[in-house]
Amino acid sequence: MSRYRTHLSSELGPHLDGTKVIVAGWIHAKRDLGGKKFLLLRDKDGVMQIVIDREQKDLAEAFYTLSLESTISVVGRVRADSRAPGGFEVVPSSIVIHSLAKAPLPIDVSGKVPADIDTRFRERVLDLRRDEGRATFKILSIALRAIREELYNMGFIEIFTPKIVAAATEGGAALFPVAYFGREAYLAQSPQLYKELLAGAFERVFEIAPAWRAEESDTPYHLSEFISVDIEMAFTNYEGVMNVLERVVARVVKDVRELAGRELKLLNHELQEVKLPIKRIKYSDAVRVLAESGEKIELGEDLSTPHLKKLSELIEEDVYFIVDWPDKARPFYTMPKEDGVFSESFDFVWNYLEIASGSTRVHRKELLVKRLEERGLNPENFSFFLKWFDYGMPPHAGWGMGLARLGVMLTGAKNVRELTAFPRDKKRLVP
RNA sequence: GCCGCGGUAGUAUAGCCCGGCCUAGUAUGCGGGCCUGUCGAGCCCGUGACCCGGGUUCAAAUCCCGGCCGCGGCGCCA
Repeated sequence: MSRYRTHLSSELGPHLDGTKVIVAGWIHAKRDLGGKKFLLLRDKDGVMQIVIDREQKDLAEAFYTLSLESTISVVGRVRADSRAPGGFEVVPSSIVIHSLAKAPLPIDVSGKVPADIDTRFRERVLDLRRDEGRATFKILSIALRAIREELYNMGFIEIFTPKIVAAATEGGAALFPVAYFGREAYLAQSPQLYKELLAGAFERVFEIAPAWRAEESDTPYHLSEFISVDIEMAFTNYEGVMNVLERVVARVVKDVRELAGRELKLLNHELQEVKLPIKRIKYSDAVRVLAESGEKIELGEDLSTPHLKKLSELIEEDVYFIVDWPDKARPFYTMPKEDGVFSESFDFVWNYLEIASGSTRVHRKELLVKRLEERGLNPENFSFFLKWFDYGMPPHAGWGMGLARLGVMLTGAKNVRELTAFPRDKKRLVP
């Protein structure tokens, strides 16, 4: 056929009564009442009803042939009818079958029968056709667009850093090795060092790209491959980039609330408006508040998930920054405070989930070398990075944000995998 | 990696504690039938399952041991 469709379901309505249309999609449901047969045809925007009368022998035959999730195009006319969902239906003159789906389906797409998360990811493409899947990824896409627009508005440009790297950028997290023409190479765990170098050329840069970590982490909030939203900004400090972050987050939430009300309702998620400025709580105050509430915690310790859960209850905030982390707990490129104990750093937290973290970066070479050595790292391995600090590196700061984690905040999902089409973790390499 | 819970038709579940009445129930899907307005359509008939191995017992889906797999919590992870 020369044309698969003339209209999407969202473009149809009773007002098009009598109009000849071609619609296309998946068989969402079939209802056979004998004399009347109803096909529910689903496309990216919704579901529309096709009515077949007993007298239409060819169409009735097609009706019986079609299995759930088969793809078809329907040539027909719109008919306004108050009995039909949405007040209209399509009366077909012909049905073209593009692809017949095998039956029974491995999972129920229509949403009547639930499936375990493991089953759902095994059958991910069918799973994504469900209302929840389409709603989730629509929201995530709105978020991505909002992030980009807001950053562009603030004068950032979008850049790309290499994903095959020679050395661990920061020590710590484990890396996936790559066979690289006989040399030792790895998948990048973070764009950190390269985005700093690019801020040294363009001042304001951002990147939205995958990063890889070969960690043992087995939680609903960790993946081996994840999308990281990173910015780096020259001539500012961590306060400056926190302001950028909260503006981005507020804009994302605003857009999602405005453009995806239907999807939020479907996901049964109440996304609260983000009011600026977002609360900043010092790490040392957070520890003190927790200790006073009876939590076992000492200054210098990282905050665990249970700690963060407790903290958000205690301070009665859904979203907040924890600022001025102990310097020891932060990577070499983080700027220490003058006291030498704390650092110009922050985490952005939603409830108990760390969504982003950032800091002022060290822009003086001597200090970087010293900090590498203090952490037992060899500065020579970082010469590709350090070299440029001899040629006018501006003071700068930046942050990195887990896109799927932001998505958890936006959708209320219980697992970052829900925000990942084909998640990669310790157990999953396919699909 | 540790702790907890679990593994029953394509999918989701009941049954397990207290072994026999399980010829393993239900929903959905699938096959067939009835019905001219369904909208989670309805009604009737049919179809299809106890993770693997060992043990206890007259008898194991059910109890015990081992393994594999999954989920949750924690850990690890700037």
